[in-house]
Amino acid sequence: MKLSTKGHYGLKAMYDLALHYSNDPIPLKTVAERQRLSENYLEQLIAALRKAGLVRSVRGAQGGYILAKPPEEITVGDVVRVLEGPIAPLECVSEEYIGDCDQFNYCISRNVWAKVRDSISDVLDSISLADMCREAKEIDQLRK
Amino acid sequence: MKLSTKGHYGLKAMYDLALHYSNDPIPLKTVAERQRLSENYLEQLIAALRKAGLVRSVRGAQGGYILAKPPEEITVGDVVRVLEGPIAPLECVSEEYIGDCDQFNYCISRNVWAKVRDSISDVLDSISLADMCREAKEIDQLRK
DNA sequence: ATTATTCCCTAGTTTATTACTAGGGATTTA
DNA sequence: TAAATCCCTAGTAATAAACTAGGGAATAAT
Repeated sequence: MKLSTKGHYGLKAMYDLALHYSNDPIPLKTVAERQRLSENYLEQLIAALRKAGLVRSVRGAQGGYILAKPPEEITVGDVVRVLEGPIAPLECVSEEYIGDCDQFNYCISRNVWAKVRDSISDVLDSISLADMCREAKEIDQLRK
Repeated sequence: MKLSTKGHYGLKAMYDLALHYSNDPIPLKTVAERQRLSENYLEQLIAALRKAGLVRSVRGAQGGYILAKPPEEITVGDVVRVLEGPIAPLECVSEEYIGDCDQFNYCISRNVWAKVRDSISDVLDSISLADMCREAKEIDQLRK
C-alpha cells in the first residue's frame, strides 16, 4: 500500500511553487535545492505537470516555472493524479477500467477497494496548495 | 497509488473462509479454486496470515484452514496490514518509522500523507469479514 | 553576437519488487 | 500404507522505481 516518490516529490515541488507564488517564474534548480530533490529527476516530474496544465514554463535565462492557477485552485488530488495515475488501489477500481475480470460485477473485495479509493480521493481533493501554505504558516507561528 | 495483489488475493481467501465458516477446516485447494487463485501462491499468503494469528491450520487429510476468530472479529485492516505491511502511503508516515528524514518535523506534504493514511485505516478497520458476507447476501437478494 | 541560463527531451542503468512456479518434506486421516 | 493436506525454501521472469547523463532549443543579459 504505497505511493511512489513521484507523488511525494511532485507535491513538494508544487508546494514550493505555491509558497513563492508571484508573477515571476522560479527556476527548477531553486526548487530542487530548497526541497532537496534531484533536479534532473524533478524535471521529468514537472514535465508531466506542465503537460497536464498545472504549471506554465518560461524558457531562457530568468525563466522557470509558475503555477498555472492560484494555489487555491490546485488540489493535492490534481497533482497526485497526474504523477501517480488514477487513484485506485487496484486496477479494477479505477474509473477508467475496461477490464476482463469475470467477477467484476459481484466481487465483494472489489467493493472494499472502491470504498478505499473514494476516501483517498475525498482527502486529496479537499486539500489545496493554499491549505498547505496556510498550515506551514501556522506551524511556523507555533514555533516562535 | 497501488495495492499489490497480495492484499487483494489474501482478502479474497479470508472472505472465502468467512463465507464457509464452521467447525470444519477448508483445504486451501478449495479456496484457490473458488476464488480462482494460484494455490502455491496463496499458500505463501496464508502462511503469513497464520503466523499473524488470523487463521488456524489443521494438517493432514481432511485438514485445511479455519478463521481463528469469528468473521465479526476480523477486519479488512487486520488482513491488509499482515500482507501489505503497515498502512502508509509513504514510509515516513508509518507508525513504525524510525527515519532520518531531516525535514521530518516540519514537512507539510508529509502531513498530507498522514491524513490519507488515517482515512484508509478508518475505512479498512470499519469493515469486517462478516460485513463482506452480509453485502454478498444482499447483492444475491437483489439479483432474484 | 555571444554567453549564460534555463527549459526540454530521450536513453540508459541499477535496484528492488511482484507474482509467481517448482519441488520436496512433515503430518495426519482413512 | 497411501492419500491428502499443510509447510517451507529457492529460483525466476517481468516490471517498475528512481534515478543519472547528456545534449538540444529558446531566451535574456552583456
